[in-house]
Amino acid sequence: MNIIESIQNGVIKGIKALYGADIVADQVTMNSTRKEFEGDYTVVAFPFTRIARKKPGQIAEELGEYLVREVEAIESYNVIKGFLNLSLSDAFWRAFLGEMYQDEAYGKHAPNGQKVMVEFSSPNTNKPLHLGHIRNILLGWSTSRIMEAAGYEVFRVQVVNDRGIAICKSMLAWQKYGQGATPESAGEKGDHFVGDYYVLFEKKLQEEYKAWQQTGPAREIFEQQSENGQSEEAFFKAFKNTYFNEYSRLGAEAKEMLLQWEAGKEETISLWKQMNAWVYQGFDETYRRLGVEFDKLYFESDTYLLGKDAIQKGLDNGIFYKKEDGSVWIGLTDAGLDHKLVLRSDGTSVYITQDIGTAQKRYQDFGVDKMVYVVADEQNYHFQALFEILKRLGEPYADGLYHLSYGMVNLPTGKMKSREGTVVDADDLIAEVVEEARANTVERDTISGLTKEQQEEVIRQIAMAALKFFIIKVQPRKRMVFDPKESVDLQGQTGPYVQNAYVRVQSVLRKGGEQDLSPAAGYRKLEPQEKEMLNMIYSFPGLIQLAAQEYDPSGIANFCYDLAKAYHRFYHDHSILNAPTAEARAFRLQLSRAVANVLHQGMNLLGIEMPERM
RNA sequence: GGCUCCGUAGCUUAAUUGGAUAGAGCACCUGACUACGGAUCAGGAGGUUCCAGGUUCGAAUCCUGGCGGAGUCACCA
Repeated sequence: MNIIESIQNGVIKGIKALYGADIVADQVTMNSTRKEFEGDYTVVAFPFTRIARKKPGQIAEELGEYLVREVEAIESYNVIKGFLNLSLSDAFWRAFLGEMYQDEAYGKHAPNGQKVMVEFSSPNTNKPLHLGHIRNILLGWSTSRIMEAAGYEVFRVQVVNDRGIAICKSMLAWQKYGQGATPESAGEKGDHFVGDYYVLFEKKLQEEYKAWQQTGPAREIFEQQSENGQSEEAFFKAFKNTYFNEYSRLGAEAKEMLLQWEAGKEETISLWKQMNAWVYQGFDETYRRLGVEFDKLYFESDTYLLGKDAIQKGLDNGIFYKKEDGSVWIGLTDAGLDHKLVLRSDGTSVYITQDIGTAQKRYQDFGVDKMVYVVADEQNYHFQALFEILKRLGEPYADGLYHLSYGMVNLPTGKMKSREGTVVDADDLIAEVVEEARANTVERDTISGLTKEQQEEVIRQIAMAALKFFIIKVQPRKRMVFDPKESVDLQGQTGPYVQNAYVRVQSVLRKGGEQDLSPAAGYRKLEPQEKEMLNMIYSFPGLIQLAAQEYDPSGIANFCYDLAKAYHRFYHDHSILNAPTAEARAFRLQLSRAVANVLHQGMNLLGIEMPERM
C-alpha cells in the first residue's frame, strides 16, 4: 500500500473513531503540500465540518493528532486555516529512495492484460509531412509509450491514404512533364519529389483555368451564374471545383486516371506503385528522424471498400434505413447528432463506411480492447458519429474507442496554407532545429572531446528534444501557436533544460558515483528541497496512470520540467560531492541518480532521448 | 444560425480535476559562489483568470446568460 492510500485509510478510520461517521476514500481531499508550507501531504478538513459539527481548524487538529499516533510514516503535523499538513518521517523517505534509486523500471506498471491500438500520422501520399503531422505523430507516439508504461499492450498503426484523386494528380503531372525523372536523378527526397509534381499539377491547372476564363463559354457562365455584385475573381474562385470536374482537360485526365486505377489497368497501377514507393522512402526517413515506428500499416487502397457488409447487416437489423433513391442513412438525432449518410445512392461507400469496416478489421487483426485515433479536432463530429454507429452495431470494443483530438497548429502569422506557401515542412523544420543546436553546441564547446559521430548524435538529441518538448508540453485539445523561433530555444522551459539536469547528474556521477552509498542510511534531517524532489518522484507512477487515463502526455512533460528545475536549484544551493558529511554525500548521490533515472524515464515516454554529455 | 472546443501577465503556457497568496518560461531590468557543467541559479517588474450573475466554507475550474476566436454542420476525405 502506498503512503497516499495509507493516509486516506488513516483519515477514514480517524473520522470513524473521532466522530463515528463512515466515509469513503473519494471524500478525502488530499494533495502534496505547497512548498511555502511545511509538510509533505495536505488533507483538507473543510468537507468534514458537516460530519463532525466542528470548525475545520479543530477537526484538522484532532485528525492530525490521530494520524501521527496511528500511521507510522507520519511524524508530525501542523494546521493552517483548516488545512492539515502532514510531515513524513525522514526514515520513510530514506527507505523509499534506497528502494527506487537504481530501479530502471521505476514508474512502470505491471501488465494489465489489456490491448490498445493507437492510430496516428495517417498521411496522404501526394505530399511530404508538415508541422501538423509532427504534432500528430508526437502525440500518438508519446501516448502510446505512456499507455505501455501504464500496463497496456500497445499496437501502433497508421492508415495511409494512398489512393484517390490527389495521388492521381501527382501521377499525371509526372507522366506529362517528368520526362522520366526520379528522386535519385533529381537528388531529392522521394516524398518531396512527388509533392513537387502535385504542386506542378495545380500550377498547370491554374494556368489552364486562367486561360479558359477569357473564352466565350466562360464569359457566358459568369454572366448567367454570378450573383449580384459578385466580382469576377470571387466567382471564378468559387467555381474552381466545378471547372475541374466539368470543363478542365487536365481535370478530365486526372479523373480518367482514377478510373483506370479503379479498373486495375496495369500501366496505371505500376505508375501508382512507383510513385507511392518513392513517397514511402521519404516518409520512412522522416519517421526515422522523429524516432517513431509502426507495428502495422493499413492502406486505404486495401480498405476503401470495407464496411459494406456492416451496412447490410445494419440494414437488416433496422439500425440503418434506405431512402427511395437507394442511399443508406442512420438517424442519430437521439444521440444529439444528425442523420448521417453511410452509403451513396449508387451503392459506393463514403469515408465513414470505410472507417466502420476498418475498425472491424483491426479488431479481427489484433483483438484490442481500446482503439485510440489521433486526429485533428476538425473531425470531432465525424468521430462522434463513427463511435455512435459502432456502438449501435454492437461492436465489442465500442466502449473502448477514443478520439484523441488535438487543436490545429497555427503560425504567429496565422493558419498554414499550402496555396500561400506557408506550410512548415517537417524535414525543413527538423533541419532548422538541428542547425540551431549545432551552433549552440559549437559555441559552448562542451563536447569537442567526443568523436565527430558522437557529437552529431548529441546535437540531434538536443535538437529533437527542443522540438518535441515544445509541442508536447501543450495540452492536446488546445490549438497551438507555433513560433519557429521559440521552438529552437534551448533555455528555459525546454527539452534541453531537462536534458541538462540529467547531464549534470552524469557529470557528478563520473566524478564520484562509484563509491559505496550505504552511508545514506545514516543521513538525518533531510533538506526541504530533498523532500520536495522525493515527493515529486513519489508521484511519478500515479502521474503515468493519469496521463494514460486522460490520453494526455503534456502532464509528463511539465512534470519533467518541474523535477529538472528542482534539481537545478538544489544543485546550486547544496554541495553533493563536497557535502558536509559522508552520509549526506551518499544520500545526495542516491537522490541524484533517482532524479536522473526518473527524468530519463519520463522523457523517454515522450520519445525524447537523453545524452550523457551536451 | 445549430452543435463542439477554446479564452489565464506583452507573447507561449501551468495549476495535483472544487482547495491555501494563480505557478513557470520567453522578452525587459538587476544580481550570483576563485567549488561538483553558467544550456544554471536568485531577485525585480508584469494578473479584474474575457464580462455579468449564480452554486459553495472555498471557483481559473461547476451552472446560466452574454462577448470574442476556432472548428464543424457534403452523396469530400
